[in-house]
Amino acid sequence: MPLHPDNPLIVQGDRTILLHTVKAQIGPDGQLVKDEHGNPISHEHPRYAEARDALSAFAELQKSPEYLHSYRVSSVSIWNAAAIGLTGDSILKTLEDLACVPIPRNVVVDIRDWVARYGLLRIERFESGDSKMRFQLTSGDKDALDSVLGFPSIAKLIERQDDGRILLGDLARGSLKQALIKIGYPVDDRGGYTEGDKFAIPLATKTRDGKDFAIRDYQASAADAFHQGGAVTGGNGVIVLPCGAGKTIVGLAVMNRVGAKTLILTTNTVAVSQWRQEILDKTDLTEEDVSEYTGESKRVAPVTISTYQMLTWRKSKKAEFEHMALFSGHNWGLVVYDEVHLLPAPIFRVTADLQARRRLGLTATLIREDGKEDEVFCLIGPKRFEVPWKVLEGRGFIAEARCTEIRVELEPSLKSSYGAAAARSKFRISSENPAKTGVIQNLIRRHDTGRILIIGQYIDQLNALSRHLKVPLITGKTPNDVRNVLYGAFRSGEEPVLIVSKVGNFAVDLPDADVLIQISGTFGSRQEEAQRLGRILRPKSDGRGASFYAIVTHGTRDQDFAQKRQLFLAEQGYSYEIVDAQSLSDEFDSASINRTPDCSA
DNA sequence: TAGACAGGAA
DNA sequence: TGAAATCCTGTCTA
Repeated sequence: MPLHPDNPLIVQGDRTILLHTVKAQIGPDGQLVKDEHGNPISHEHPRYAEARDALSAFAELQKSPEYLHSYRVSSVSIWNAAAIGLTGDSILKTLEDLACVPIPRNVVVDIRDWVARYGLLRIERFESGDSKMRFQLTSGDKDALDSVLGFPSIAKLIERQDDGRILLGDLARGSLKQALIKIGYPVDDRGGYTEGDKFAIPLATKTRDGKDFAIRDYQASAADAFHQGGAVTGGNGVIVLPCGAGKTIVGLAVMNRVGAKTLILTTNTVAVSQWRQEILDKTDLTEEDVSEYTGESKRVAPVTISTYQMLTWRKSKKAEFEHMALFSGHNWGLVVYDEVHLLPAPIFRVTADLQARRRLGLTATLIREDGKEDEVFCLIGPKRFEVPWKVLEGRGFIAEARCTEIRVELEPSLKSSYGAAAARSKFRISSENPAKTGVIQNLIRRHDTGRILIIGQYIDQLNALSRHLKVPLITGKTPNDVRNVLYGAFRSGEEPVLIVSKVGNFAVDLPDADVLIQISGTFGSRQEEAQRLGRILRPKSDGRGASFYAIVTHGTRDQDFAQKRQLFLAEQGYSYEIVDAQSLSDEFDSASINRTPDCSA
């Protein structure tokens, strides 16, 4: 392959991919063009956006400093690509087309091998007299089959017949898939589904308050993608949509098509009642048809909504799970997993036994901080459909957002205690840096017409800020009625600024805002950052953009983790403008000088 | 019989 | 890496 020095990609032998975001400007003399300070002038690389979008289909972003982003391809990222039909050839062609140097041989081999592994082994239905052994493991590649059967973890789950068939029972189906993916073989499960009890779920054409209701094109495409392949290869998998893009509606569209009794699982009770409201609002089902199964009421209806915690509750560590019967004791035709990136481990275990039911996972990001993406992949299914955030932004379904990282120096009085602190407390000290307060005040002045949410992680820090700014604070301890009063005041504009703790990550009923100021976050949680940005992305009536500020302490652990948190959004095409606190406060000093003439002159 | 609250779990 | 929030159940009070 010839060299293409103008291309933005470098693929390295360790399976990382480097992407140039900018390109230096070269003058007619062949020299770098420099600005008045002698710094080379650069601008966004002309193929950066194209490369970023192409990579998102099969690689994961790892680091996104200013000029050079690094990605990595892994087995799971390649299998997800294979599941939506990308071939080894098409992936390699994309890389070759964008790379400036040849692709290392071993990476070419790895990618081809991984793609080839996908679907090499299959689970198929096997009708026989023996009702227990209803599936068989097959492969066109006998060597592959023999080699996996050499693993005791695999051998114990199957039964070899004299005629060479490899049979398995209902309950082994999920465990086998888990065991196989651990040794690098993602199975194509064509075992089909138990249909479940039929139950028609007609979509409404008007919502309860009389507005026209229609599914958006991308929501319909997502539902199509879920079903593609029919009863053999369709009917399970994950749909990835940004916050505010209408994941519930996709759920409704899928329920409508499956037309069977449905179990919906969510992360909290507010989400449970929100799902119920949406279903009643946008389908023709009655109150009787849709029930909540929570601590408050345990009614089971054709459409039942519950929480993960409900199912995984038990009296003590050693006791039985008491509510798992909700899962297995009813003839569900579809199970919907909301926020599938948060799925707790015990739910994986029961889901493994539930491979005969149709399964839909919904999420804004497939990233799990615990690295169990492979479990989601094999037990729920591959990623079937994804809409990038920037695409919805371009179409006006979510607001345009500007992200800014503001770096502030550690307060001088804390410098010595920071230096002396143990590694683990350094993060907290730098996160709680009191010097952040001044920056917040400046930001509130800059956005004096918008609704501003301040979100942080430490209650002490938030309390102090609340007293200092005389702004109300909502934490987990705030009773629900107080929360609602404050939400109401914020919506009406009576309280233009609200401080929230981690409740802001989950509270579904938190009002929309125009500006979000993040003063501390959970270590390096990428999905938390995404969730928080989602808070301000609801389109504004006047088409105005949203602003997201992350305030971090310069040169500390706080800054290290902030960088990690930004990864997911960087992958989605958001870039953080980095400014220092001083230039922000200069902006205000000069602004106030301009407004009030200097009297002494 | 509703509600408030404590305690355990992950 | 650690703090905070959540949920469920059981018990106590009015």
